[in-house]
Amino acid sequence: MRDGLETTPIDPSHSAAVRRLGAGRVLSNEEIAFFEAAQNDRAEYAAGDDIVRDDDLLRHAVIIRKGWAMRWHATAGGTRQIINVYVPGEIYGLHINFYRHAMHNLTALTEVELARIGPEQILDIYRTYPILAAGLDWSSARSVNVLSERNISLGARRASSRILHLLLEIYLRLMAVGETEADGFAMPLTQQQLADICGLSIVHTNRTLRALVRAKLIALSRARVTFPDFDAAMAACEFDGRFLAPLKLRMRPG
Amino acid sequence: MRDGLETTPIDPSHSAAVRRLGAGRVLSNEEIAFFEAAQNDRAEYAAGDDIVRDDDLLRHAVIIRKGWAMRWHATAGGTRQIINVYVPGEIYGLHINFYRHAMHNLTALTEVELARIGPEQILDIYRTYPILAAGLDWSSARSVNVLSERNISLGARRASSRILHLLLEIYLRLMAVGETEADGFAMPLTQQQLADICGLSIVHTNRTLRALVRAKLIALSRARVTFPDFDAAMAACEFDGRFLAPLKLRMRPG
DNA sequence: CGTTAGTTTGACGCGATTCAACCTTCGTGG
DNA sequence: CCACGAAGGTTGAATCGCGTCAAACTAACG
Repeated sequence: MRDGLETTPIDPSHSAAVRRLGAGRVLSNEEIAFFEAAQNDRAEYAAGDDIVRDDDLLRHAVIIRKGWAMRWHATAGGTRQIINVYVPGEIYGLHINFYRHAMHNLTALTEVELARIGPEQILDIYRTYPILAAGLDWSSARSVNVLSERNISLGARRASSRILHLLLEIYLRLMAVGETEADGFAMPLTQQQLADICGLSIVHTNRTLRALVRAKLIALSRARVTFPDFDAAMAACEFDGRFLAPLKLRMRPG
Repeated sequence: MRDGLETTPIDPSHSAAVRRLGAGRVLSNEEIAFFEAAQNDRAEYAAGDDIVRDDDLLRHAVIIRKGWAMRWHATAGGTRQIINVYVPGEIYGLHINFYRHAMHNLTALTEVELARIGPEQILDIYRTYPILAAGLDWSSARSVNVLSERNISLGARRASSRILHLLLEIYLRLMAVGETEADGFAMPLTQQQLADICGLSIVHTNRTLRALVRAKLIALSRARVTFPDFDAAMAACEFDGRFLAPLKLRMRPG
C-alpha cells in the first residue's frame, strides 16, 4: 500500500516506545520486558523547560514517554528553526555513541515525562537484543525520512501545503502510538511554534491556517486539530505516507 | 574544537569510503581489507542517468566511489527538491533492511562509479565487524545531522547564507575524502541544481551567487569554487562545522 | 476581574519568483 | 578552422508570496 497507512491495534499497557516498535507483532516478550525495564530512569519537565542545551555533554539518550518536545536552533538573525518535534515513543539522542555533545537544543513543549537510556545500555541492546536493535536502527532511518520530507516541504511547498503536510504527519506519528482521538489530535503547539517548524512568520501561519479552515481541509477547536475530509487533505498537499511506514521485520534471527 | 574542522592525512590508496571512515586511524587492517573487498560489485553511470527511481525495489545499498549523485523529489507543482547530494565515499540506502523500496530518485550528477552492497552484506558487517558497523551507524547519524542543518538553512536562512552554507558544507565533505583542491573544489552542479537544493529559483540563485562573488566570499571560475577568505565565509553564514565531525572511536571491543 | 499568552486582522514593504530576452561557453561536424 | 546548436549563465522588469510592524481581540488562569 503506497500510502503507508497501515494501522495495527494498540495495547495501552505497553509504553509508547514499545507500541511504536510494533509491540508483540515485532518484539519478543523478552525484548518487550527488557525495553520496558530499560525505561526506569525517568525525569519530568514542565512545558518550556530545557531538556538538553546546545553543546551539552550528552549523558544519555531519552525516550519520550508523555508529552511533546522540540529540537531547535536559533540563528543570529533572531529567527528560530524547530528542526523536529518528538511525540511519545520517539527517541532523541541515539547518536550519543558518535556525537557526544548535543548539536541543538531540546525543550519541552508540554509537560514531559521521559526515560533516560545510557550509552552503555544502547550498546547492550545491540549486543543482546537483535530485534530491539533493529528497532533502533529503524528509528534512525525514520528520522532521515522525516527530515527528508520536511526538507521537501521547506524547499518546494508553499505555506498551505507545508502546514497541512506537517499536521497530517504529526497525526500519523501520533496514531502509531495510539495518541490520536477520533479524526484528529490534541494540539499543544502554538501558532508561533508551528511557524518556526514551517519556516514561516506567525502572521502568515495564522492567515494560512484560517484559509485551510475555510477550505474545510482542517478544523480547529480549542487546541484540537481534526480533518473533516482526510482524503482531501492528503490530496491537497500531495501527502505520501510511505516515509512513516511502521517497523516490519523480515527475518527473525535463530 | 567547536568548528569540527580537524583534518587528518589522507592515504590515496584507500577507497573514498574507507578514507571517510578514518582508514587506519579508526579501522583495523582486517576491516579495511574487508570493506575494500566488499566494494567489488561495481557499476558505472553517465551524468544524468537514474541510479534508483522512486518506489524501486532496492536490491542493494550503494557506495559512491567516483563522481556525484543526488537524491531528489518532484512535486506536482513542477518544482524539484534535491534533498541531498552524495560525494565519493558516501553511502546511499543503508536503510534497505527497513525500507525495502526507494522513497526518492537517485540520479548521477556526473559520471559515477559506485559499489553495490547487498542487504545480507550489511548484516554481515553488523555481525562480524564492530568498528565498521559503528562506521555505518555514524554514517546514518551524520545523515541526520546534514539534513537537520539543511532544514535550518531552508527554514531560517536567507538566500545568500543558504548558498554559502551549502558550498562550505560540500567543501568540508569533500575534504573528508581528500577531494578538494587548494582552497576550493571542482563544482559539477549547475545553477539550476544549486537552486533546487536551496529551494530558490535559478534567477535568484544566479543573482545571489554574483553578489557573493562581489563580496569576495566565494570565487567562481570554470566550474571551480574557491573561498578567498575562508573565515569570513564561515562567519557570514554562521557556519558551525560540528555537524560534520569525523568518526571517532571511543572504545575498541575486545 | 485583571493579567498575560496567544490569536487575529490591516497596511505596507521586501525578498524571491516569474517571464522574457540575451549572452557565453563548449562540443560537434562540415 | 569556422559554423552552428545546445546547455548553461546573466540581466531587466513586473509581480507576488510572505515578512514586518502595529494594534486589537480572545481565552485561560489566578
